Amino acid sequence: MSSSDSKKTPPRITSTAELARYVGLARTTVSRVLNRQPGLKQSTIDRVHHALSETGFTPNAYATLIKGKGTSSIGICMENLLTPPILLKLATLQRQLRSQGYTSLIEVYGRGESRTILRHFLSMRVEAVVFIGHFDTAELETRIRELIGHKTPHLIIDHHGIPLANTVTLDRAQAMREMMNHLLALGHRSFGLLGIPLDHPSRFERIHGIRAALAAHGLDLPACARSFDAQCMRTQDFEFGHALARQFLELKQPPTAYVALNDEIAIGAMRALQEAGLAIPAGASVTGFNNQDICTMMAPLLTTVDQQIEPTIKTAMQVLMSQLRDGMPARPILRTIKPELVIRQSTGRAAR
Amino acid sequence: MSSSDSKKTPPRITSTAELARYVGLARTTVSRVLNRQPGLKQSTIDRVHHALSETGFTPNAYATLIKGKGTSSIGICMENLLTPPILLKLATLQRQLRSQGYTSLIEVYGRGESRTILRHFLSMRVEAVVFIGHFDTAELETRIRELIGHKTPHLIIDHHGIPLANTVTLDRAQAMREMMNHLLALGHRSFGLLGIPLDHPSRFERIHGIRAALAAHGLDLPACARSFDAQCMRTQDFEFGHALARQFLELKQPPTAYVALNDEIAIGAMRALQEAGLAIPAGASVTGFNNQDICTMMAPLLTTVDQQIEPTIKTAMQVLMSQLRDGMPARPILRTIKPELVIRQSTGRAAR
DNA sequence: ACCATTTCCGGACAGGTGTCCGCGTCAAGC
DNA sequence: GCTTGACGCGGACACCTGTCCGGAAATGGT
Repeated sequence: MSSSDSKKTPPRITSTAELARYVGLARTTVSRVLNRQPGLKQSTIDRVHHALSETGFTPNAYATLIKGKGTSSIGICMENLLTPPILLKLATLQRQLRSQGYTSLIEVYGRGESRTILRHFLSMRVEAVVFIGHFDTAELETRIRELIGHKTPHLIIDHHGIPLANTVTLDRAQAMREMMNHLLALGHRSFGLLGIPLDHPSRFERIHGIRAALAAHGLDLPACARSFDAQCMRTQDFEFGHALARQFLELKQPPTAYVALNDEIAIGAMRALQEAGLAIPAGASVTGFNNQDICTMMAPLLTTVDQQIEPTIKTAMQVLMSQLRDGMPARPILRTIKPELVIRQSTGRAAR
Repeated sequence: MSSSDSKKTPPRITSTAELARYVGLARTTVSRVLNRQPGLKQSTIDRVHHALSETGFTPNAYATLIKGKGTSSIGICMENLLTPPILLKLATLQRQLRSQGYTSLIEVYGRGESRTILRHFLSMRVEAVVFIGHFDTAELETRIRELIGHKTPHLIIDHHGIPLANTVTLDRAQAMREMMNHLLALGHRSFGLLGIPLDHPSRFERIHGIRAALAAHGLDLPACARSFDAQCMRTQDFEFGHALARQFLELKQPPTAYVALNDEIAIGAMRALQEAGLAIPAGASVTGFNNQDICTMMAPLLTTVDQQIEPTIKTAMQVLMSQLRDGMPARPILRTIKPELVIRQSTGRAAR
């Protein structure tokens, strides 16, 4: 009826050449329309756009991106997709990257798979690689070396302890120092650590902060703090915290304050204490970590540490963008984020 | 010293041609090594592999995938990355896809962005597109039509109500029926709906199940169930549930049972009720939805509905793989997953 | 030294897109 | 009818890899 000749289903177009044939133009002309080059009649432009929406054709991204330069994609390697804080980081980072015109390639780390994942990223010619979470240090360091060799920008969020890597991480030592100072000020002198082993390398920072705070009060870590965790069984944190607290309650002199690795463990412990007839915080204090939503769903509301995810991702973006703009920095960038202590109802004066 | 001439940093290799020049072989020979073709001396293979690990070169994936056939990638469009159940689905789906040799392209939906996202997927020549979550029905239906036009397989997980789309979804009506039967058997006759408006299209299924269960007992929905939600303010579900419950408590005859849209809302409501001096379940019953980990962190443990995520993703994979194998089905596939009622401690006999 | 076999070279093409450039074509103005 | 633009055509090259194939080279055996 109108300019289009028939209502038959439009043909399946798989290349600009076919599209050009379909609209009766040269392939180069179509290409010029798609790339918004000047010097084209408006009617021609409209003709191509019409055919474009009619057939739903999309230029093959692979052909464009062969050149390697300018894939505008960032590889993101995640420790897992299970805990709320790590996911919040992913979601906000992904959103901000997209607002800057970057596409995210997301891969989830499985033990020993980092090599495969990195190769995949590199074969996709990503412009930078971001690691979010905690990984095996040796393995991650190898990957970082490879990236540096490739002159591909990188960034690690959370994992700390690789000197040559660009890192944005929460100052966990500072967080524990503040938390311990808070508890010490309330009169606590004996502590139960939940999910924080005294000697595990991955918890080094936290222990360091705890030890520093105690030392400032003339106290000794092994003398007044105790940890039961032989290993980190992280399948179900809530059950884990519950079991650990019960273990502490069997002691003749249970601690008056419990410091947990994260909010779930703290909540599990809180429940175990309450089941044993202890009121919180009158009978015992409990602290969490992460400031997840559940903290405000508990009775009593949980005292915890806020990870400051917004500022974290904001500086992460800064570090990333500066690398993409100016190339790799002369020295590794290390940005530590200041945590924020959130005091609620689960901590109070030590009994007696 | 040995075969390698110096310890200088290896050059930056960006193509197989450069690599071939670097090791002193022909480009085709290198290509044959990379693709494991027969008829090559072992020493040559080793030479290439050595240079490969030395320079860290990775063949450009885009050049390989130009041909269009066999990108082995699946586009996944997520409603959001914030709620635990939806993330569990993503994580397990991604894992299973990878075990089948597929790469996932993950994009997060923002209002009105589905068109951009789909075009990106198509330009990347994905072999199928999966939507996970709840979207705008009209917008999603348009996307599905486009995909069908492209003869690209698709699958929707969760969102229900698009007849022409392949869908795997929980039978939410059945879930609500079972839940209501459970509460009715306990003697409850007046219900407060939390986050489940009576007339909102996105909650149609749930309301349908509730109405059916009531009708089977000779009861009328508007007479014995009430919902306060003018709109779904889903920024903070816990606060939302808390506020809703308080609103109900101002009634002269508050309901004896509360049915929440999800676990967070239920927990928020539970807290409001407890703060008002009501014991649960003696004073009022509360039910959640999703069976998240937090359900077992509460006192009392929350009665809820399990989404059966494992079976959901399993059938999703079946539907996906059958499409990838045999092409698009003649008629749209609809698979409903049977929910599982999880009765815990937050529901009990109606007072009086 | 000769021959057969293994192994490698290098030219060629395909795949889809972006871009450059010379050359037609067509319409408008003089 | 001429010139002058404006606009579209289509050939050419580039990007990188996979693959085929004829021929050259090296290897091994006699």
